Amino acid sequence: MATDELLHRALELLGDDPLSVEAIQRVTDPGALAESMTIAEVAELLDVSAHTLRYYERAGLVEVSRDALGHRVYDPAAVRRLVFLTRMRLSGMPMRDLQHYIALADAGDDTVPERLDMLIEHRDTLRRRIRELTLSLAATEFKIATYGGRAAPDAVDAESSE
Amino acid sequence: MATDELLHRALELLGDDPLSVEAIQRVTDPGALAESMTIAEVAELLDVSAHTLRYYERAGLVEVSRDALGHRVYDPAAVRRLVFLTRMRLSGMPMRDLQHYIALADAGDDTVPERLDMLIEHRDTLRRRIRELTLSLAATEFKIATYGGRAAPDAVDAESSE
DNA sequence: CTACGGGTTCGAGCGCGCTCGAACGCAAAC
DNA sequence: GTTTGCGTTCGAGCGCGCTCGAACCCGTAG
Repeated sequence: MATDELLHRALELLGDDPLSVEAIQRVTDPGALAESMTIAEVAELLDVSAHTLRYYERAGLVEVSRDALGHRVYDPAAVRRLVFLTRMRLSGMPMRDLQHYIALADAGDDTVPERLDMLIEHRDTLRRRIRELTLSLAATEFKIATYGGRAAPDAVDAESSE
Repeated sequence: MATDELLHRALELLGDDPLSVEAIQRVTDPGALAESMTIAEVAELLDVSAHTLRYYERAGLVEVSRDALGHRVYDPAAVRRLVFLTRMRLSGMPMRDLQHYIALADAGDDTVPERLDMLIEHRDTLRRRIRELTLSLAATEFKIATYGGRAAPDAVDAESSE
């Protein structure tokens, strides 16, 4: 099916980078979550600070219950949501949009089309951004080549001599 | 030579997107700059505000001379530098680093190795970032597929039902 | 008993990169 | 001669996403 193809394509693009493999596992292996987690555990898992997790909660992005001591208890649903949220943040989706998205998600299935629209827009944003960065990468490599290789002295002026 | 290969690769990746073609031209066709430009012209060319150009000047990133009226006159060297600077900014290099880089550039050829180091580090940062975004793109496409296609209802739980 | 480690709430502060407003200058158009 | 338009300087303000400090609570180890 199409989704397998997508993941396969992603894996192709990512190669064997261990960090990426770990990250892909977070996509493909969501069942491996502990029954419940402390804030420190979640922070470690997602590579964010406990401060940030509390901030996300304050921002209304996720609800977290407390134990008898008043300490946060992250259930698997909360953790999965935070996995999603941190990925979206990492890829540049603004807090505002995430707050909107989460409000929609909490409003029920009727909002699926609008959520889909948001995801599609984000997908397009990501594609544009990747193109931009790819272009900048090419320009940077070009500059490194003219600088380091000294292979094309007549091309050095391509962007002046900074 | 190697630099041609890099640009060729970039063009392959970019396809026929008009915006990208325009951008590539900014890399490959630096000779087409007017003798001197006003702040409004440069702002338009680089798609930034005049405010931002003045800000960059204040930040020490570029020196710009004035005409008899005190208005800024951007000569080709300044424009080329700003092309470079805006591309670096667009690709996420912090102002701090650009200030350092420019200080090195202004200090003469002895600083070429350090500038090269900075470019190489930036290149690596870009590669990592592109990988991250590619991963997020795959995850987003995956989610769109499970949402929109309804093709894999048993996979919907991959990231809960946000 | 006390110290320590990890949690809590609250509000304030920060670093970044602009972005804007106020007050002004000059020149060409009406 | 005044209005319009584009420019100038200066310093303040803003939006974003955290990040931090203070004061406090609790359970366990030494």
